[in-house]
Amino acid sequence: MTTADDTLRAEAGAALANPSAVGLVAVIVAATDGEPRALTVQVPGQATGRGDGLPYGPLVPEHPTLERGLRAWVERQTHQRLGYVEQLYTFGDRDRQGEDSAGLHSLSVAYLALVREMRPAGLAEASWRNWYSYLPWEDWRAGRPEALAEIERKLLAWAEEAVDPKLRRRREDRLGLTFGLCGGAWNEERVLERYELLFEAGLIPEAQGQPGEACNAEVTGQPMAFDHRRVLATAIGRLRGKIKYRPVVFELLPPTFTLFQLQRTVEALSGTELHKQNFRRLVAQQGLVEETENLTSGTTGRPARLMRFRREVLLERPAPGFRLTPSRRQS
Amino acid sequence: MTTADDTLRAEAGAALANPSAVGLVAVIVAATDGEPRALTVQVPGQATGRGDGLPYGPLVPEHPTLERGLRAWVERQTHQRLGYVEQLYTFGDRDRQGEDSAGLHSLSVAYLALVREMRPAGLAEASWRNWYSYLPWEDWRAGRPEALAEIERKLLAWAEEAVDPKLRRRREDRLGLTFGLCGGAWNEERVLERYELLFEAGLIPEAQGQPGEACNAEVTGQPMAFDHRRVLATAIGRLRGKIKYRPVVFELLPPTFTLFQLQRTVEALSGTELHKQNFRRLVAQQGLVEETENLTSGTTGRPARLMRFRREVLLERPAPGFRLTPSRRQS
DNA sequence: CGGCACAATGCTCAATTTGAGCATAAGTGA
DNA sequence: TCACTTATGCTCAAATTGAGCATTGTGCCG
Repeated sequence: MTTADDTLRAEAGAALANPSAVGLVAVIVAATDGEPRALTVQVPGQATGRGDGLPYGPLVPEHPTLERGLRAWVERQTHQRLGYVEQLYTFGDRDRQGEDSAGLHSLSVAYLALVREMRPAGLAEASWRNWYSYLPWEDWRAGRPEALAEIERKLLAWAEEAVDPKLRRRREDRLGLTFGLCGGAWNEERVLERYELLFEAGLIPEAQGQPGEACNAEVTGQPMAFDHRRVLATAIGRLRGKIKYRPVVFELLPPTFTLFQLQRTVEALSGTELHKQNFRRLVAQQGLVEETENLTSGTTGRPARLMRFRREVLLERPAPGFRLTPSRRQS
Repeated sequence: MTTADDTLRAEAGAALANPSAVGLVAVIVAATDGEPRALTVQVPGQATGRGDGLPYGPLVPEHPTLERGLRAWVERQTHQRLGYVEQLYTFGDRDRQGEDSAGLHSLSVAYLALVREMRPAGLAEASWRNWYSYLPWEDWRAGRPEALAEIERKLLAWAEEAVDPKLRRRREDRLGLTFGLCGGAWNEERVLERYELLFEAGLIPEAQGQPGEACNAEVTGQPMAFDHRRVLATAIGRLRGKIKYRPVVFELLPPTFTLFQLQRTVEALSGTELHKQNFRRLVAQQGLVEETENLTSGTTGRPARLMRFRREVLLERPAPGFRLTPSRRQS
């Protein structure tokens, strides 16, 4: 038997002998007019990779850090400057990575970026898209999305399909857990799990090798190049979780804003509606914002006070954020 | 100007032309006798990489997914089977990655694993270590750790050191935010931020190029090979956050356990003490556990009821976990 | 100009959820 | 039997939630 010592020595060599192709992908999010948007580019090309995609590029040795590399790529590809950036996840499944580059492993390190204003997207090939056009079942702001009716039907059929009763049981459990079927509750953070489930059930056309399965974009959403929809789903889930305990929403808002704009933005991200009065009470008592002396004007209804994010809270409070208080509309 | 189309085509080639060396690292956690432990191996060798380290190995093309690759490596290197595994973070700073492999970028994809029982660690070179021996300032279970007194002194000195008043101000803010100095509060989740701050302040010997700085292991903790202490810090921070909203602690406990064991485990991970009665009330009303018909025996004090984790809650409740209720001991 | 529709804000109230402790029960070892 | 230790039950006041009602400014429309 080899010792750990030998093993480790051998490994150091193996790392250099087995290099991988590493890509950087960005989910760049903005929220204007109360709609959540992601910056997309047009991916030219072959089978799996075509149509809408996320900005991406390879990691090259010139980049001192992954994040710097990402910023460089995005700014060059979309002419969009990035502010807040956080690492999302590293994807590396061989069978999900689109192109199979001759035995080379190819990884994608995905990042989430939040930008304040949305510029008209430098290049014609880059444009802002409402993220719910890719994942329509995630938008519960106007009540239960219609798409869910058909999705449910197909998912239940998929569960039935399993002959092994244990497998069927497991599928049903997952349906309950992720889609709130079979007595479960809808949890807005489980975006990725829902996408993966649909993928496995063959309802996502990106799942190559799957039978065509009349995939209606109205119902199962617009496809994306490569595995980018999965990356998008990861980003949304992460962001929905994060706004609850970190004041990241403000990265999406202009320097001054009304409480209602703030609420609309939170709702856009979380895909739910909130109780207005309680929302403002929460924000107020958390001391996240302070009043300016200005009011809005020219809008219908009573003018609202303009507020400003209190950057100091980043220092004061340990982990300020929002706890969401859904209104009854939920189910 | 090139079009996005051209740019993307060029990039696809660049990815293959600029491969990277990818490594997998694991933070394998267990908690026995109310102490949090990580599995470490002895790293032989040169300057930056020697001494205690985390199990690691290169990603090779045979691995179908990153996670599978990791499992394979760990089982081969430490003879420890893994249960719960989650991806932590991908590290890729060129100047922090120890060995500079001839222009190749080298990344480490880090994973967090939780294991139930701790086997005596297959190989002599692998052993379980209390994770607070590497980060002593993180253990507040017996009140404010002594090490903090000296750390504070040095950190304040470091802040003073800045000539530019703006820089000094920024450093002080960070001290408040991470270490709770200058009027801030201690947040047990900011493990990584604290480590990084110490690193920048030159109190961590792994920061090569830094002046020796009498780094007393009693105070600033035992060093690790490469950047592994940073990986460990990341893992602890993530786990401390996660136990609050997901029932992952049970991955560390035997099939049946007492409420007090459960509490001790949570305390070990979070590094704080909890209020006993309230803790049990919380656990009870969340329905996370159910009674068995057995009691403990042979221990001092009144025997406790043995409990069992209710796996069903994974399906029922949207996101069950613990909200920690610290006892007054905190400051 | 008076009335309407529509937001913004202020405030109330009951139902829960926390945070802290006191009191009792049930073993072990001397 | 006593002293000690840990497990459990229960209480109580303070703080936080969840739902709504009421009032106040504004632009718009006859």
